[in-house]
Amino acid sequence: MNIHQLEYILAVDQFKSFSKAADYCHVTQATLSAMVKKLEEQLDIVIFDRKANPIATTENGREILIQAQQVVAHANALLSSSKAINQKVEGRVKMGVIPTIASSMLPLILKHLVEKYPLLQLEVYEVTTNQLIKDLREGKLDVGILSTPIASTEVETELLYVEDLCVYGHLPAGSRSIAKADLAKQRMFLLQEGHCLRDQIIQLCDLKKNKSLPSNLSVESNTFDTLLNLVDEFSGLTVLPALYVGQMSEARKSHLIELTDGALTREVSLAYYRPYAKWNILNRLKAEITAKVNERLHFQALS
Amino acid sequence: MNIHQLEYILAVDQFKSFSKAADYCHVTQATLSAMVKKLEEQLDIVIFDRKANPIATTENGREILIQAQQVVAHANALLSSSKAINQKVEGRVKMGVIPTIASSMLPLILKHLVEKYPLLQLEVYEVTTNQLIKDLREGKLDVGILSTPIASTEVETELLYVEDLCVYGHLPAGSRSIAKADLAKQRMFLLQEGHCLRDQIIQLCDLKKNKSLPSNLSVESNTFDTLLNLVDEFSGLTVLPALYVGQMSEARKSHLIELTDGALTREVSLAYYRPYAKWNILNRLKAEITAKVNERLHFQALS
DNA sequence: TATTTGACATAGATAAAATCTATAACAGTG
DNA sequence: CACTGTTATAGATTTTATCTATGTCAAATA
Repeated sequence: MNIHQLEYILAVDQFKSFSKAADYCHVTQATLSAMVKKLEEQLDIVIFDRKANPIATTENGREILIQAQQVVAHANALLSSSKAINQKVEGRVKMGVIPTIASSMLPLILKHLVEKYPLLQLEVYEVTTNQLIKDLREGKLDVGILSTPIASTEVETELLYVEDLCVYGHLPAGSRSIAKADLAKQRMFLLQEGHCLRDQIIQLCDLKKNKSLPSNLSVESNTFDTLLNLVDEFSGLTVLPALYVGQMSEARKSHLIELTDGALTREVSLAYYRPYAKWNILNRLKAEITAKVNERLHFQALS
Repeated sequence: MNIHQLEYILAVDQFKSFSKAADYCHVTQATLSAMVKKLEEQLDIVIFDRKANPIATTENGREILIQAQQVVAHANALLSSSKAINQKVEGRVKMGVIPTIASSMLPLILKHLVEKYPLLQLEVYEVTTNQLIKDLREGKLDVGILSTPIASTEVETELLYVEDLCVYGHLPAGSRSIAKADLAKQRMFLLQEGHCLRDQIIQLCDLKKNKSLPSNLSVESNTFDTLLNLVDEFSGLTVLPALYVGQMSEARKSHLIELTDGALTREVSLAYYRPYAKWNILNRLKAEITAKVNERLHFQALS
């Protein structure tokens, strides 16, 4: 017994004709005939009196048809549900974002998201990359936004966008541009240990250790704001993600330094450990984020 | 989507394990795994979080499972119904019986049937063969009991039993036996036109026309009782079915005449035009009738 | 009463699917 | 780091559904 067979007998009962029922079900009359026969054999119940004109449903057949109605109705309900589920974006989603992305990216998307999906209960946590991966694995977070590549192979990632990294600060003799290779020679200020952007910049610029500072002063910061103040104060350099640069004051933007040989970039990606649990919602989020961010980055590139 | 797939996800949800669910469903783990995956793809909904330990049902999955429960429950209900239907013998059955069978066979079975199947509403009509076939075709009767073979090919028949035909009456010189070929030479009394037994005897005994009787007297009868009185009165012969003979008085039995060369027989069969509409009931009837009649015929043969 | 027609059944071929065995991949555990 | 238990995957096989073509049968028609 299968659902198709039940649909077939419902159609025969409705049209009082095998051939019309076959048309209705988009199969040949031969197929429908064989399937009805098979069902009758399996149930050991003759459902239709083929000699009656028009075809009649037997008494036993009627009882079977009532039940078949139920089965088919519920099967259709299931199918409808599945479609409805795929439409809706609702329920709790716990999202972790690393700080260097959170500060600039979240303002860009959050308002839009909560307005567009009022049933979506979005909970955002700012955590470091390592913590984020741990929380994903433990199920404390549904999704993370971080910078790739990452060491962990357990967590899957999907690229959201590639973001330029901009050099900010003060060069000797008021120069406004520099080659990548020369960055390591400058006094470079970085975020504290634990921020992956720090490690990326060290690798990208091949910085072994920071340029000499007054030895009684260890200068590291947790936020770009503080970092910029330090850079201005001590006349050094730092590297900022493009989205952060986009929201700086015009005064600060004037201290941006051009790279003479290409650009520094980082990848920003969605990360999940259980990619499927809230697959449809996460897919929407992904689409919304890339749309908003690319719109912004494109706008900045023009201005 | 099919019912098996729904059963599979219900089992996984229940056992929180693909392999245990597979055992439960009597399929291999590979099959169950593939089927669950296929269903998830068709619905575009991930039902299980396989990375959770033990396996967890996703939020969307839970909604699907609730519906699946319904579908499977109703499908099982349908299957149960079909079994129940096959057990029960109830409802109206309209049965036509030709007179030469009715008189002797019905008393044998009717009491037993109505007691054994109290929900069976058996309606019995005594009609001639031709009328019976007509009524079957028109749906006025569900089943008939008659003597085969019959000319009609539209009506299907199933042999119930073969009944001996016994010669009764008075031979010259008080002889107690006769050869078949000599029957035609005797004065033979028969039932009226329309009784198929009449035609069968005419054919079996090769009677062209009846032996001379007083020309101002046409002697035919509608019942064996009358016929026997005529036979006794006019000192002729007639032919009676074994079951009728079985219920005759001992006095009458003493006038039975032995055939020296084998026996005359007729077939008694069930006939239907719509063999399937009440198939299970008719099958029961068939079994009950053959059991009772053969029991009786066997008993008579011994005595 | 022969013929045509309309409808369901059947046969054989083909396509689709479910299932199996064997094995890989992978997470958790000692 | 190997071992164990669990799910996924690949490939072969069996089963099932479906199609086309044709048969059968009864009712309508000439």
